[in-house]
Amino acid sequence: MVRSYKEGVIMSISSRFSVGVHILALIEINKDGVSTSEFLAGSVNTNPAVIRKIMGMLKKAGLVQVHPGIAGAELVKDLSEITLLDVYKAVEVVQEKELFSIHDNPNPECPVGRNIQNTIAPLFEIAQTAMEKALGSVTIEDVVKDIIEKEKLNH
Amino acid sequence: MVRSYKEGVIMSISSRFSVGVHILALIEINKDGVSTSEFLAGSVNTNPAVIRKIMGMLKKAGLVQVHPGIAGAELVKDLSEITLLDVYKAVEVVQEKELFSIHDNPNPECPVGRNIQNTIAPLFEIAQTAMEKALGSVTIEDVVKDIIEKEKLNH
DNA sequence: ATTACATGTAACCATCATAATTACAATTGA
DNA sequence: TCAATTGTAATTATGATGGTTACATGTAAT
Repeated sequence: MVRSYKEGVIMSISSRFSVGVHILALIEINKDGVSTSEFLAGSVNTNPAVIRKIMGMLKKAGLVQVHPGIAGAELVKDLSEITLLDVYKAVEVVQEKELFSIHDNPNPECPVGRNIQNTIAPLFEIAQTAMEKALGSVTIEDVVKDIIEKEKLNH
Repeated sequence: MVRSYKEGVIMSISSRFSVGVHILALIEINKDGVSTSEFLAGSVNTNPAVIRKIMGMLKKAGLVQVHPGIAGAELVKDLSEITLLDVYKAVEVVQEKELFSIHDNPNPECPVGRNIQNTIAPLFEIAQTAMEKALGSVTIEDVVKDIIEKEKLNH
């Protein structure tokens, strides 16, 4: 069978991350209402089970409070104390030191083969850390404020 | 049927990148010899066709010279003028502005849903750029020197 | 206690990126 | 012409992702 799919589509970091940010921002903006998984799913446009799974990760990371049987989720920390990095770590979209994969089993008989992994790993780690540092400098408060700002602009 | 696979293994950037760096470093270190796809494959420990494919990308990016029918590859630029970022771009492991994926079709009826993409995109872009900038500050020369250094240490 | 409704979680699936592999056409030099 | 090599397409196995269904568990209200 012929499998057709878009050319040049390349792996990127799971949308679980952007959904996590969406969820937190929405819980805040809907703080006077009840943020059930169904409500959140309606905004994200996905299945409530997907939301509950991500919510479980945010809960485990201490970012939200949710209770079995009780409708709704609440933020645990202050908005200004939750960075994008916190969410990124919470939803486990990238493993520690493993944003980049390095080919395994290079030839130990070759000077390059037997050193390439140890040479490259710290360089990749520096790059990954630079990215994560950038995520650490933005808070959910920034995100919420920007959303409110954009809402105002469209009257 | 039960499918068993390792828990918690998460997508990361294709090893085409690390293989590309490996190839360039090896062409340099083997500059007095002939770097055929088979030779390179032997060091990377993969199939020559995989090497030829990556080589095609490095060639397209103007980093190496290869000719059909003629054995061997050569570097086009000076070692110190090829950065990891050049290789990363050449092998197309991440698309422009798309290191992170953002969930699509959020609900336009919701204030968060209709703004989240535009709010998040530039933040993700800043993080991606920070990572790429770090890659831009390391050259293949640095990599080769480090490999030689490591070789000396193990006398 | 029963009922209604939520959350927590497991199982399963369709989609499709990755890298390996095979095969072969095209190109070159001897 | 022949042998070797590159270029490239087709095929495959593996497994990550996100959607979906199903249901057990937990809570509150009547």
